This record gives sequence, C-alpha cells and structure tokens, in this order.
Amino acid sequence: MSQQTEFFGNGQMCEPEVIVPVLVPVAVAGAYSYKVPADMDVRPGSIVRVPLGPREVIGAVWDGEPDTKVNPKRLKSILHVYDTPPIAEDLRKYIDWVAAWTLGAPGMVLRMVLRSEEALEPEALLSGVRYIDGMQPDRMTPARSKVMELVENGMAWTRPGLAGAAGVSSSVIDGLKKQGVLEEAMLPATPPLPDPDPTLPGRKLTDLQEGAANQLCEAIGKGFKAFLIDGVTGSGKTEVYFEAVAEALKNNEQALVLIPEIALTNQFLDRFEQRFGVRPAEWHSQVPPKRRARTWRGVANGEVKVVVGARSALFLPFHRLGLLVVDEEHDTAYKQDDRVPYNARDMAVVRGHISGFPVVLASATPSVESQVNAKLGRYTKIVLPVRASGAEMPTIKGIDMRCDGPERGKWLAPALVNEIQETLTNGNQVLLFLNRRGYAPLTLCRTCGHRFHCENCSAWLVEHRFKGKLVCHHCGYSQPVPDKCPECSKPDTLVACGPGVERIAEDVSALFPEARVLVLSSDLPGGTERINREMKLVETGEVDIVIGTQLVAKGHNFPLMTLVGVVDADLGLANGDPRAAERTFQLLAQVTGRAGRIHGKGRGLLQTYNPDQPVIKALLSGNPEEFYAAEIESRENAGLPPFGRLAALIVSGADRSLTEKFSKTLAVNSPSSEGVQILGPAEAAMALVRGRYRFRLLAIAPRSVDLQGFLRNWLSAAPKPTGGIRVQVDVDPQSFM
DNA sequence: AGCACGCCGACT
DNA sequence: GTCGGCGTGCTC
Repeated sequence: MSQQTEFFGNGQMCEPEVIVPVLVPVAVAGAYSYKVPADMDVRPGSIVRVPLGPREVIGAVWDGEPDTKVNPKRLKSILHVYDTPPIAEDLRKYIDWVAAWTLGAPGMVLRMVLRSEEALEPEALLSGVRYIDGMQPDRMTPARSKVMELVENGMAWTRPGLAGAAGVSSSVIDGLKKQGVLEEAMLPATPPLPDPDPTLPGRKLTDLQEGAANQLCEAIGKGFKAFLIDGVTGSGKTEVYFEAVAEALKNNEQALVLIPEIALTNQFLDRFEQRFGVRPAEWHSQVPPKRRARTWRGVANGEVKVVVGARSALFLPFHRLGLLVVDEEHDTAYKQDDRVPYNARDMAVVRGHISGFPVVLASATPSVESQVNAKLGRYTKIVLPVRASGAEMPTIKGIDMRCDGPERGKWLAPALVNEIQETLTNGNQVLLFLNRRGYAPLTLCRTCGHRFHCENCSAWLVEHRFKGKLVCHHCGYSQPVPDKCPECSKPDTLVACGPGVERIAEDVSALFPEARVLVLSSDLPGGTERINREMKLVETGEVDIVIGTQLVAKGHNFPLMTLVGVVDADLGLANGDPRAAERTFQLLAQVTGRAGRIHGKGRGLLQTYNPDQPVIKALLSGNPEEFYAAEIESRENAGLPPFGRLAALIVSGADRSLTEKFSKTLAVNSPSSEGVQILGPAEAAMALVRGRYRFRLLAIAPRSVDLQGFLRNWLSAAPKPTGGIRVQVDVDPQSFM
C-alpha cells in the first residue's frame, strides 16, 4: 500500500497526486499514465522503470497531458528514475515523428533509443589489484621484481593489464596477492577514448574537393540544410565530408556517419583514423554489450564526438549533434523491414530537420528520389564528376549478344574474351561480374521437360555444382542433385540452363588455363572472414581473374583491375520490381566504376540483349543524368505517383500462409485491370491503418482507382486475423516535413 | 488427466 | 514486445 492511500485512509489532507504520461515499449498508439511518488522528481524525457502487467519495463516520461480516460485506481507508480540525461526535446519530437511516419507505436520507436539497458546504469568498476604499502614478498624473483616496480607507486592495475605490462604471467600476480603484497582493488571505468583531432592535415584535396568541402563547412552550425554529394567512384567523397566532420568538431558539436554495411566498417575506421588520428566510436548490432553501453553513455553526455554506425545509430541520444552523413545513400541496407519499418536515409534528413543541423547524403549512384529532391531544390547538390587521383573514368562499351554473342553453351562473347586476353597480357586484373550464385539457375529434364522447383516457395532450384546440391535461393531449401529425373525416371537426362558464377569459372578456366581464377560469392565456404582474405589476395595482385556476384561491387579497392566484364547486363531488369531499373543502374555503375580506379584507362564491357534499354544506354553513354531523366519520365508515364508520394506500400505480418492467401484474394478481386492493388498518395496508408489486419502484400497501381474505398471494403469482408498492422511506406518523407 | 503448442488479448 | 489464459489435441 502506498503512502498516499494511507494519508487518505487517515482522512488527512494531501497533495494531489502527480500523474505523468510514460511511453512504454508496447505497440499501442500513445503513452500510458503513471503516478509519480511524492519524493520523485521527473520531467519530460526522464528515463524511468515502471511496472507493466506482470513485469517491469524501461520507458520515458513523455510530453503532453496524461490519459484521463483510464481509471485512476488502476494507475501504478513509477519505480525508479535512471541517473542518466533525460531524452532531449528534439529527440522526443523525432521519436513521435518517426512513429507517425512509420505508422508504428511511439513506444516501439523509443525502444530503439533505449536499446542498451546496460547503458542506464553507471559503468561497473573493473576488478584489479593494488600494492599494499610496505609489504614485501617472502622471496624476490625476477618476475616478481618486475611487477613490484610497476605497482610501487600505488596505482591500481587490472590483472591482465599488469601481467602484460610486466611481461609475466598472471599467476605471478596471483602469487603476490596470496602473500598479501597485492590487494584486491576496484578500478574506475575505462577512460574515454581520445578525441578525434580535426586540426590534423588530412589528405591533400583537389580544387574541386576543396570547393565541395567548403560548401559543407559553411553550413555547419547554421541550422538544417540537406546536401547530396553526387560523386563518381574515386572522386573522394569521403575526404570531402570528413572536412565537414572536422568543422563540426571545431564547432564543439558531435557528428554521426551512417554506413550501410557492417562489413565495410573496418575499412572506414582506418580511413577515419588516417584523417583524425583516432578511431571513432562504432555502433552496430555486432558491437559487444559493454562497449555499446559505453558508447551510448558517451554519446549522451557528449564525451563521444564521432560515431560511425549502421542505421540504428540514428536513434542514439546525442548530446549535441551537429552533422549527419549518410554514405552510399542509395543503399537498400538503410531500410529496416521488421519492427519499426523505416528508411534510415530519410529519417536522417528528418532528424537534421527537427534538430536543426546539416545532413549530407553521399553516393556515386544516388537514389532516384534524392535526385528528384535535389532537382526540386530541397537538397543542395554537389557534383564531383572526376576522380581525385586524376585517373580517367572507364570507357564503357556494349556487346550486342543478338549478333556478337558466343557460340551455344558458352557465355563470354569473343570481344570480351579478346579484351580479357589483352588485359592479362598487360599484367592487369579482370573482373567478370554476374549477379547469380551457383552453377545454373535452372535445371530441367531433356526428356520430359521437368523443371526443379522448390517445395516451399516454387522458385527454381539453383544448381551448386561445387556442393553437388540444388538450392532454393529464396528459402534456403536444398537437396542433392539426383542422377535421374524424378518425373520420368530417365537417367543422365538433366541439363543445366543458363549461367551462374560457377559456370562462368568453368568457361574461363577452359579459355585461360594459366590464369589464377577466383570465384567470389556470398556462399563461399568460410564466411565473411574468408571473403575478406580473398579480397586481400585480389588487392595484392595474386589473382588474375575474379568472377563475382554483387559482393564485389563495393568495399576493397583493386588497384590492378582495369577490365570489368558484365556477363549479363540485362539481369534483374525484368523482374517486376518497380525499382529494377534503378537497382541495375546502380549496381552496374558501381561495378564498372571499379575498372582503372587508381591508374585510369579502365574499360567496362556489358554483354546485353537490350542495348536500347535506357539503363544500358545511359551506362554506355557515360552520362548518368540520362538514366535519371529517363527513369523519372518512365515512372511518370507508368502512372506511378509523383516522387515524394507513395510508391509502394507493404503491410506485413508474421503469418506467412495468411499473407499469401490474402494477397491472392486481393489480386483476384482488385478493381485494377492488371490485377494489382492501387496505391494512391500517402493517405492510402491511413485507410489501411484503420483496419486491424495482419498480412503482407506489395501494392502498386495507377492512381485512377479508388484504393481507399476498395481496400476498406475488402478488408472488412476478409476474415479477421489477429495482431496489429504494420505498414511500410516506401515514400520520400520530405514532402511531409 | 496432464501437458505442449498456438492463438489472442491485455498491458496505464 | 511479452506475458498469462485458454482451447485443442495428443500421449502416458
């Protein structure tokens, strides 16, 4: 029984109870209400522990009035206020904005901010040892005297630290402790990392880079402004925005750099260290909990100056953030699909807008919506059209496979083979790019025409000859390659159709038996470590021909690589994805951009059946603007909503079978002639939210149909699955800011 | 009867 | 997101 009720019971006067809204990690629309104990002091943003049902959770006191509709007798009290800076007002606003935008619960967005529970408690002390003044061991040995020298001044050491510094094993320390020479001591938390030094000289910038850097630096400390750095591979975008980071540091502000993949962090940290003398703090899912907690605290109290991280770093409680950079802004890894679905690139711009600092998006192949935003004047575009090294961009040529293709059963056109030969003769490296793992994407029976499908998802099974398996690239199902057809039982009748990287390797080995060939794809046994090792080999020139999937499109630099051959430039262009053209353009531009990056004179060769396709044409002309213009026009012609509006909407849920069933019904009943759902402007999302349904479907359609009405009817007639609704809106939020 | 599992609603 | 309650269906 709480003190307050006792007061009431005694019939005494008492202060009115203070009730505050508290955001809890529950998928509900708003905050819950809690009582504040008389001796407790909270304000909006205070991070608190509260009872919730049978358990205790971490939440935050929120803005606004507490919910009055709830029975006051049911209100529980806040248990504890954490001794950590309250969530600042701008971050609270941001959390509410993201929740509203993603149609998610604000409490779930808050959860992303409070992801490190450990961070809320003060850092635990480390156990170690200290010299007890005046004590001596019974017998002095060389090892012991080394230790004694170090501890004599009374400083506390961790056991491994002391053993390492003295060059002895830790059993020496244990021995001294047993003898009462050393005593157990608690060490203060690990000292903070030294600050990055913005005054170090850094790499010499070209005039162009310097101009760009100045533009960014001028914006530091002057409120929100969004930039799009559109710079070709090798143009030195990183060096340019490093100057902006330096400027923010000089301005006594923090900086956050988002990168799309954890795999690229190490390289990035090295480059950062070269410029700033120390490594920045790292933030992603693989950072161990202790270090995570330390970084979280450091970010919150302002001790950590620069963070480099994955998309989740966007929700760190920065003390004074002054710059946000989104590197490789077009990368789809910025999209989170589960829980709160968001695109970190867009939410970065929103965060800058709300908190009032500049945001820099950088890419060699910007997303179409960022190009449009630049065109509309929302972003200031900075173009870096040439490489910082002075090396020329590769010349890109097409090979028309309809007339200049290879003989049947081969995959490399004679023109490409000649170029490979020439490149090898000159002692340079070749990259053959094919975004398809395995040996062959389809296996069929020559006799009865049977095709191997996946049992679960009906996709074709991809043959992996090296493993001797047929694998489904959708769900991971695999089976051994049978020796006879399962349909007609005839032996030796199965044929592989089409190429994967393994099959290209077979061709290459036949054509260039002397060459050192390496196949790089994500299914390489040995995982990421192995891939990194192999990449190093390529870097140092120990490989002549690399055959790779999209894995080779980014990351390591290959100084000797002068020829990039794209085995199937049309691949991915006709897969029904509304972003197929954009993705293909980005991928091929990135991968051909690897040719001659350091020394210039690189060449790219695209094998294609569609030389007139806008993507291919733009790549061949070397003018990306051509692609963007064509893509924007074609989307408009296709009746897709204008940019900044809803382009696709995904309602997602856990129940797969239900999802599929519903998508089918929806497709059949759709009022659109193509059997697709309609996506009008963003309000369609709102119509959906009013239902309480759970399934996943992708909806794209002309705007002429009444989607809202249709979906509302359809949803009310459909059987009622349980759970909440999640909506991913693949829209550019700039239009709503 | 006893319990494993999945579904569903409540949580201030 | 997480928990407890409860119904279904299977086993000792």
